[in-house]
Amino acid sequence: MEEKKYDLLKLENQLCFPLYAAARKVTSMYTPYFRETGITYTQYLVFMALWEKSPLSVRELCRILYLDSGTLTPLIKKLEREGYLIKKRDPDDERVVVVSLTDKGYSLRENVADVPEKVGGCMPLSAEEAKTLYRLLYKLLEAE
Amino acid sequence: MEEKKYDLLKLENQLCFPLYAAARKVTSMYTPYFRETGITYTQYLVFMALWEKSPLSVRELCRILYLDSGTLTPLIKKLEREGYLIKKRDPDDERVVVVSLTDKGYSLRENVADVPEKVGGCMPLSAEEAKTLYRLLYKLLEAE
DNA sequence: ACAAATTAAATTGTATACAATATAATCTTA
DNA sequence: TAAGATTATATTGTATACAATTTAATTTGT
Repeated sequence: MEEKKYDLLKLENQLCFPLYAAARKVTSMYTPYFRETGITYTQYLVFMALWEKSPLSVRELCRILYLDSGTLTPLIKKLEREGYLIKKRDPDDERVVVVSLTDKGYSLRENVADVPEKVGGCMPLSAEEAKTLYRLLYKLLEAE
Repeated sequence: MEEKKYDLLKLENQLCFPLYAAARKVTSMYTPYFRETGITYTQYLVFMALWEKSPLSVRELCRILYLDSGTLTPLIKKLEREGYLIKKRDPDDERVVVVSLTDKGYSLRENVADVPEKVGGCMPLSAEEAKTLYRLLYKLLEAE
């Protein structure tokens, strides 16, 4: 009986651990495909958000990617230095910084267009399982 | 037709993104409960592995937690400085470093024994859904 | 209108992650 | 058995993450 006192503290009984480990594993599956472009996974997320909706404020990027300004501010600064995007203050609200892709930023999309398919091909889940996983993750993510 | 060229590059069409974001969200749900003990989520994982199986070599810890020595070596060094564990070379193979919990390391378990239940209670998934998610994550994790 | 509250970014400090490399010990094999 | 390959950690360098705080701009309440 007393044996069960710490059962929930076993790695195998926790949901958070495979979630954390699987996320890192899948992220790392992208890395080799980014080699030639030189971008990272997090930068790739920022580009995906901007390819769809540039321009975006830093705040909107934070909300979309579930990241905070402490993470995105330096990342955006680096991408600006590298010429992928530009930052501008919103004239209507000087607190807001608006991020827009440059031509170089847009053209990067061509180089990674086939990456999702390549990585998806390595994913050891059926289409049905992937769909279920997707649904459960968003349920987790959008709660509260 | 041409519209679909970049469809897979949309955040909403990717499995990796909600995986990455949900993992960070769930991890952050633990943080408030670690406040009083001063440990972090990654340190908590190391403790969970050791509470179950101390002593463990660094290599075994890396394998169990899916982390590399670049992450664990400094983390273990810090926990040793703080008195939670000790490191010793294996006399039979001087390459191997064996990590053992101290009394202080073991006693920490009492302080966090109720954390999994508390966090689990905030999880917006049914028992059935959690089970499905768990299974799919391990399928991802253990592939190859 | 104007002080207080709120908001958007940026900054600071700490803690991961991991690729790549280095180092030392052990194993392999010709 | 001795050189070469392999293995276990450690180190270096770069890039996140995020809590907490700061700064500047805007909004709110009276």
